[in-house]
Amino acid sequence: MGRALRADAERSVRAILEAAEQVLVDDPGASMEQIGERAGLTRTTVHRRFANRKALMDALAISAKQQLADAIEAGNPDSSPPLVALHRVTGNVLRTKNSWRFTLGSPLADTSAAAEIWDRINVRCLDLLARAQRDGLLGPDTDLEWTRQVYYALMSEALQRFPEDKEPDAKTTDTLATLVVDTLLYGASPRT
Amino acid sequence: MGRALRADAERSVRAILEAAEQVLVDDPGASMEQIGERAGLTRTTVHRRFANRKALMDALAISAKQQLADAIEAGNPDSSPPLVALHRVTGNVLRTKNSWRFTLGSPLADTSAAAEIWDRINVRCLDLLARAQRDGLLGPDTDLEWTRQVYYALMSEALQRFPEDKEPDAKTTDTLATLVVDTLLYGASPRT
DNA sequence: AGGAAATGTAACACGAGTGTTTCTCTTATT
DNA sequence: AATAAGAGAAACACTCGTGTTACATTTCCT
Repeated sequence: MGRALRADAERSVRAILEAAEQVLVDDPGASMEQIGERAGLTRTTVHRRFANRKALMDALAISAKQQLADAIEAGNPDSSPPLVALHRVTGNVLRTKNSWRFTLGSPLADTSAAAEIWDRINVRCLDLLARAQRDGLLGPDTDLEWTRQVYYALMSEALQRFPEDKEPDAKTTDTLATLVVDTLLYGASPRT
Repeated sequence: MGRALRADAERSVRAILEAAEQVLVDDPGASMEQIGERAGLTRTTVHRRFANRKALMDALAISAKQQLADAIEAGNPDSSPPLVALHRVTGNVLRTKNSWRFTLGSPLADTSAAAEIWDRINVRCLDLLARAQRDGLLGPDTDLEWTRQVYYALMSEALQRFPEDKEPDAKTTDTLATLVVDTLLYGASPRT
């Protein structure tokens, strides 16, 4: 493995990753040149940091999924009551997914490189749901795999209700997290 | 407008549309040549029927969305009890979406050409949900737009549980339709 | 059977993106 | 201040897909 990167190179790497997200979310077929331009760099430099497009995609996937994993950990998913954890984790995930809509949302950015991180995330999520089930929050016969799938889908849908341009405020995030958790648990039927 | 197509040309058009779906679902970036090959035709012929890639995508979108609209109509969404209609429509939609996973599922196939059909579908869906709400199946304060969004998302997720290769049997479809409707209405909480 | 339409084959020009190289200049690191 | 690493500029070759054309052959339609 090569030695450590110099500070400016490190900055370039981050700039490229963020630029890639911003450009690709609008045009999934955008070129390396467009990405470099957005990052304030030349295409040559982009290629210096990432040998080819696939390498860039892999790095994007790993970076974003790691941030997602961190956001989940920050919600203390297994050291607080399931319902509380569910709300907190949902809020954190919504924020992260909103910042990385392309990388975390588009199948085009789903490289196998980040599979291990993704697996860990899935396990964490299933643990939390299992704990919720033990607390009677979920039905004893509920299919947890299906519930997890639905949970992910609900968060993706909720993203469409975020403001496209600016960063969402805490209230918006909280309202949407509540909507997601409520829908996941109780669906659309009348609350008794 | 040009005169009617000859029978063999008509067959080619259908073959190309079906081939496009089959090829693009595996590789969204597939070339016109690959599509033609799958259809048993030459690239030249593909270009004769569809001037450019966009024209093909538009035709794909219109064709598939029309089939979706027909499948929904076939479920009599407004002449039977909401719960029954919801089940029937869900089953029909699942079948159609399964046959047109790329065209109906990928944002890449979302051209503006089929916007009118899509609008009609959305209205039909909202009508059905509103009728369900009047019957007390949905809470009186439920956000119907959100419910529709969730309904679509649930069906997309359920698709992942269809057999990838072969056509699903009636029982599988029915089981999944039930899962979707149950989840939409009641979520994951214990049934009382 | 005759004419029109459709398809196949084989080219061609074109553009766009990729990946690489070389050289010069700038910046970080110690 | 010296040295090594990084970035910019300007090429180059290469691939791949697209869209078009011309001509020969096959297929449908009446």
